[in-house]
Amino acid sequence: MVKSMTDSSNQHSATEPGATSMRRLNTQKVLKATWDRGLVTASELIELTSLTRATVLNQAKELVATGWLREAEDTRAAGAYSKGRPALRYELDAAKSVVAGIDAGQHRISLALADLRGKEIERRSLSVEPGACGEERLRITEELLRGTLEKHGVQKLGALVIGVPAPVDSGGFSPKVADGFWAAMNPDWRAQLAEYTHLFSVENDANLAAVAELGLEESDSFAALMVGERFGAGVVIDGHLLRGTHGLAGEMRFLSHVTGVGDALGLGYLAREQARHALAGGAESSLRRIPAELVRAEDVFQAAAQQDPLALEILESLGRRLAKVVAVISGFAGLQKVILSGAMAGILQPVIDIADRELAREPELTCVQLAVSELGAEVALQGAISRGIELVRATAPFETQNR
Amino acid sequence: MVKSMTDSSNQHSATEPGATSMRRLNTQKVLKATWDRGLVTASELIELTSLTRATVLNQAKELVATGWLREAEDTRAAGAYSKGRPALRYELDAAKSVVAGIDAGQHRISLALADLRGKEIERRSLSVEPGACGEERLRITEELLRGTLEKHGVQKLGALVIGVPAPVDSGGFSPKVADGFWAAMNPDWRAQLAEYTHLFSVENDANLAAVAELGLEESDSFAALMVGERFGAGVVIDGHLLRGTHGLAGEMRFLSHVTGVGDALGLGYLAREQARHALAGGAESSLRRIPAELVRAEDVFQAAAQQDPLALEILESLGRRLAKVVAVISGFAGLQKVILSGAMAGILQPVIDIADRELAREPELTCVQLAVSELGAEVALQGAISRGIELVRATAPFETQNR
DNA sequence: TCAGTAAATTTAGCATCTAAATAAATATCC
DNA sequence: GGATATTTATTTAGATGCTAAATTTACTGA
Repeated sequence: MVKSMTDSSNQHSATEPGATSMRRLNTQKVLKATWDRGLVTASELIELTSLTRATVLNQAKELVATGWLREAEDTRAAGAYSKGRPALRYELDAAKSVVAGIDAGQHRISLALADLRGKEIERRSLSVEPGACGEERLRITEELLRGTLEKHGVQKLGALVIGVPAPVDSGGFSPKVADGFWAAMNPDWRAQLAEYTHLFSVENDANLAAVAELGLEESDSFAALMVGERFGAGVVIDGHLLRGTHGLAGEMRFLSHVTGVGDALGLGYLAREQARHALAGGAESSLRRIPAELVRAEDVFQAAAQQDPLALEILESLGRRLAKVVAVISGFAGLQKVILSGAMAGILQPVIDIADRELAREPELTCVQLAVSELGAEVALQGAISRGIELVRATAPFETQNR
Repeated sequence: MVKSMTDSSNQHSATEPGATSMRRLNTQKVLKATWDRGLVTASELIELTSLTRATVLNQAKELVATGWLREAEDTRAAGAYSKGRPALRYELDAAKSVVAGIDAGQHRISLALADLRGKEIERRSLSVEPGACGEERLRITEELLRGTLEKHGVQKLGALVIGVPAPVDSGGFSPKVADGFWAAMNPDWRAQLAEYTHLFSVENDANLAAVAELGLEESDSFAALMVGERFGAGVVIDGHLLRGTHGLAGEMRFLSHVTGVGDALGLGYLAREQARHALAGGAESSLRRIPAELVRAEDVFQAAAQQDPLALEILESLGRRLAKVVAVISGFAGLQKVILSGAMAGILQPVIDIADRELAREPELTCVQLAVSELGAEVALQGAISRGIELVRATAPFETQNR
């Protein structure tokens, strides 16, 4: 019989030896275990991954070769050792493992440096003029970043994530709108800062806050609500962070249609402005001791704590406003919880109490819980770090292929 | 040296031979290709999966053994054959491959039978008293289902999905609320119908409509808005269908807080009731020729097409209402598109035109597109079928493991 | 009946895993 | 200090499931 060479042509040669895909799975297991644990012996990896010793050591060797892991043969040095042959130990490679998060707020730009397990290395911040233009913000931010990296001898970051008070689409851009506020808050960060990092991302600050909360929350449908100068929400539903077209999910301009609300101005802004306005109008209040132009939101809350009538009245209106906002967003999105975030969160409890009272008047409509973030004023920063770690993680060998 | 039997104990015996995971991947490839294509020869599978012939035949053999595929050696019978050894052909096993979708609406209960590739086998429906209780609905539905299954000789369904006009949580339950409407719409389907199917699911009807649209839409952030008796939305953001706590995502009760709207009553309901009310109040209109209690929404739209002033006035108010609703939900969720669904969708264009005009007055607030569903009055039914297929698919060998 | 063709089947080789046996590095006890 | 126990690394054998190539089978058509 004649040799049929046609046959081989229909065997449709595949690109690679097939077994690679399993290989990837196991590489991942080992890397992930090391990531979660920090510093592990091969034996611990065997325990954690349910793989054979041979496999674990093989994968680890390869991960060391690719630069993901580092060998650290100090079994003795670390006290936790008794008898027998000293164990090999592995940890994440330090060079890959520094990420930075930046919260580029309207009044202040903050930066945090952390390792891939989320341990913070440094945090610092600078004030900005609230009206500063995009270029000015770029300049200050770069200064802040360069200084910090130099101090710690970091050549290049694993990832850099920037949070801004503007909607951001999946490409990092904000919608172009007449007033130019969003444009000033979200200038071309990439052009200025890309050289400092391997991976780069711009995100909405409320979304970053939501990411941070996601790490703590047991509920999987909630919003992180920024309530300072303007309302803004990072919305997580069924465990997914929503982005929406042009990044507009969680934008609050629709509040113009809500009865008794009318705009997206934040509780901090209103506390301050209502107080100033009332004082200018001659209202009686203990706040009079402060010059009207210098009254801050905090002062109003403090005065309310002292039973000052004007301050109490203001808080009452804020509470009603908050209740409305929460009722609408939780009603539509099916939120279990709304977490108040941002710089003011710490002092908001009195307003929450009022809002709770209001919400209780329509029990059919709302089964949502109101809470204050436990992550402090700089939630967004923490979210940025988390997101940065996530970004690095996504570049880990083959991980994306299995999503 | 002494034989160390202790060693084997630290090898932490893994459960299975490791190569299975890749096996799974390839099994999946073959199954998926067959699913998508319908009836394939091994050679086609080689082409589609980029696997070797040996592998494909092996996997196919196994899938036949597990009951997923069926061999169909009619290469000759099907005309498309020329020379050479006749090819083996495979297709999905028919026994596994019938799914049913039911749209259990307030006025009508519809049913569709389809195969796993979505090809409809039969569709039928029955009317119900709008006020019928849960038991009555169960009875009618079972009758409808049993009859259809008997006719086609189907013993047991691969999956059965029921759409109801009520929020449904991931367990299939609706929140318990005083008025009992949701309870009547979502009785204990499972107890009554589980015997007819392997997989069972209850879903909100608007969510099912959204699932159906998801198959056609190029946008990945949109809502399917039901506008008949009450508003209700199935919301897809970033390609994910939202459910929310207790299935409340897309619930419209929050409309009570929206200026100029005030409740979640649908366009169909309002067209009808406003017309009846106006006629009862003595308004002048061509609708007078119909007894007030028999005026339907359709009549109002028809009259408006004839320039009847009362009807035009009603449509104007509906258009403004729709614009409000759309502005709020798209504003908060970042929707690119809102698709009007349900029985009335076909005649709504005049209302959409008015809504578009209203939306254009605030271009900064809204960049959302309004459209009518192209899937006809029974979108939910189609969504139910899709969902059913998805459910069966999820039980396919190992597919879930790689998500 | 005998090429010709297209497909299935068999075979060899390879990669990567587990499991088991063996070797190495250290601690402890005498 | 040397034997022994202990812990770990390394090597080896066996299994699985893939690709690639060779071989066999089943049919068509002149």
